[in-house]
Amino acid sequence: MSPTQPGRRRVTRADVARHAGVSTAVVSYTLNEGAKKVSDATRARVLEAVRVLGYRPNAAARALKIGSTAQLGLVIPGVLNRFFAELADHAEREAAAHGLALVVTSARDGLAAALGHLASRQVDGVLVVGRADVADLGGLEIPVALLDQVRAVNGVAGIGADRYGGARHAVEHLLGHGHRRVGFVGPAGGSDDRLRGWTDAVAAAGLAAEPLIDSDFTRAGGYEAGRRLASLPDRPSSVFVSSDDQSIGLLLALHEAAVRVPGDVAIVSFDGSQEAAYCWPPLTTVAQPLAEMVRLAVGRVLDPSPGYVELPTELVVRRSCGCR
Amino acid sequence: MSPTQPGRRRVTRADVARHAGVSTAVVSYTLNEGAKKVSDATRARVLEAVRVLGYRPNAAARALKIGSTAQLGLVIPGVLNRFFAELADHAEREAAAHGLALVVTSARDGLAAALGHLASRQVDGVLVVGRADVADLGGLEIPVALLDQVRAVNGVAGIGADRYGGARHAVEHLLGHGHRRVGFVGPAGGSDDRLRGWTDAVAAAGLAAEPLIDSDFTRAGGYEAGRRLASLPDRPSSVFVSSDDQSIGLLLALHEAAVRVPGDVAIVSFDGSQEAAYCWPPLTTVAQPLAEMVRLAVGRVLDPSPGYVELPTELVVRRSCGCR
DNA sequence: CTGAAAGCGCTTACAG
DNA sequence: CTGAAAGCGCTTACAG
Repeated sequence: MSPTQPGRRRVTRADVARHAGVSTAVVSYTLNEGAKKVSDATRARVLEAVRVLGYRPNAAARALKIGSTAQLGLVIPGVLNRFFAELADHAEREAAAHGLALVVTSARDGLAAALGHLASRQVDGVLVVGRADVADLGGLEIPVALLDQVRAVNGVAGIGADRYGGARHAVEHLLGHGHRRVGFVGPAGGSDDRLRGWTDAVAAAGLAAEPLIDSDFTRAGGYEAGRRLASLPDRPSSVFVSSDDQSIGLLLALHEAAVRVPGDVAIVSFDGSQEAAYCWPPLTTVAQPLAEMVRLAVGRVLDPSPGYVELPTELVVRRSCGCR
Repeated sequence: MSPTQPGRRRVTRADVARHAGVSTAVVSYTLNEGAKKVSDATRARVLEAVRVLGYRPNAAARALKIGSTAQLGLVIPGVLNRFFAELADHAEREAAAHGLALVVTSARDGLAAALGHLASRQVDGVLVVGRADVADLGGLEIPVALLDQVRAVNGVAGIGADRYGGARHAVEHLLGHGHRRVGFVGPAGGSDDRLRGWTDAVAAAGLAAEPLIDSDFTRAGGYEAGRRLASLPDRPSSVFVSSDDQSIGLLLALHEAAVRVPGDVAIVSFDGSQEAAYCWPPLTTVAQPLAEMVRLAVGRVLDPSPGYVELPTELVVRRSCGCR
């Protein structure tokens, strides 16, 4: 016995109709229940035929007819970043809860290309994670929601977390521990709200905003930043790191250099990924409300409405800041 | 200016044909280049019309006609498990390299349901990750490849890593460090090849196969196992852990209990996820050839052929075993 | 409550 | 090299 039988002719609605002795319309009516009344006896015959024949509707035909594929697109920089992986997981769950399948596309070849592919595939909407250029969003006939976005984009729905407030809170927490120097690890260029939050919080305490250790959002970037931090002649007693992935790299470098956390350097991170709980020491981190963000974004896409929504973050206290 | 314009009528092939002053067939011919000759002048007119109109082919219509969606399905227990996330990432890349989109489905509601959905959606094939019941594979008309599978399944393509050999190698490495007691952390029930590899390797050295610390494949499971390990009155000097996620949980518990790794307990893990490199201490781990496994599986699905292929593993040496 | 028929947007023999 | 036309498998007014 061979479990799969490629090459076998697909059974169609016509086969079911023939087997049940009804018209193909009735098969549709009983399968898409609600639209039309079907007598119980007829319904039973149809369902039996479906079962016996192992009939499975052709989604492409349905999509062509009704113009909806019951698919949600997700454009993501990559699933290897812990934060994005968790986001993808939530997206898959949320999509499934709405009866939608998730088509995952990397933005490797550019956002415009990814969106073009998804639009071709008639997805009912797409969630875009990460930086998005408005230009790439033009000319699409499907609703888009920008997730993990930092601010309003004209005419497009956007959902983001309060990075500025979260960063300020993180720095203030470190300040509350008595630290008089709080460094920043993260992208130095650009206008990241976390960088701004750090700058403002430090300034409000009458302190200098330094050192600023440049790093991209990867673990490898965090590792390099950690090496630089460890070898600083006048190492700060604490740092705010702008993502958990960076923190994980940073921790490795610090361990290798025998710099103690939080003893020598206290850390507060940003993202609130599950990974943060399993580091050593476990990371105190600013948690973004991921599930809620995804829920809102899917809602915006299914029931299109533009505008930017910013959700509050929450500081999750663990060992890396020195609280325990 | 509004970047997205939902509600705008989709432009179809007919619009392009009209704009270019050709028949719809010619539009197809120039877009699906190769099938038929189209004069350069005509082609240019068509392409210009496509550009001007912003035409995007309807994938559902194409799929209905030719019976292929250029989509690959991936059934995965979840993307939160690091190993699965990396596998999904590879799958997305490999699919893209073949011009295919990846439809990700969780096996949350059962494998049969997931496969049914994917079959309905006319995916060209599906990669199934994790344990698969042959019964669930029956009656499918699309090619399936089982990834991360442990042995041949009748009539279905399967790709796996040599877990037995990898586990033996791991244990032998620990034995080579002089350990006379090598414990096992992982699922105790069932017939996991890693458990067998551990048992045989330890027996071959004339030692007792103990302790066996039961744990599921999650980080939480590893954490619990770590707590039990830490509190063992006669703690072994080393353990082989059957997955990286478990090892990460185990490390946390050991750190909390101030048990030193590798000093008090040396560890060799299994999977070779990128995460293993960023733990503290970095994990010596048996690496599965993920990229190769995915490449093979996609190949099997695109050019169906049953049979089981087992790939060799490789021991990646880092600090947790005591080598450094 | 049920059926005949049009049409969704493509591709592809077939004819010219 | 180009076009008219059938047909993929559905859904859904429309008529009965």
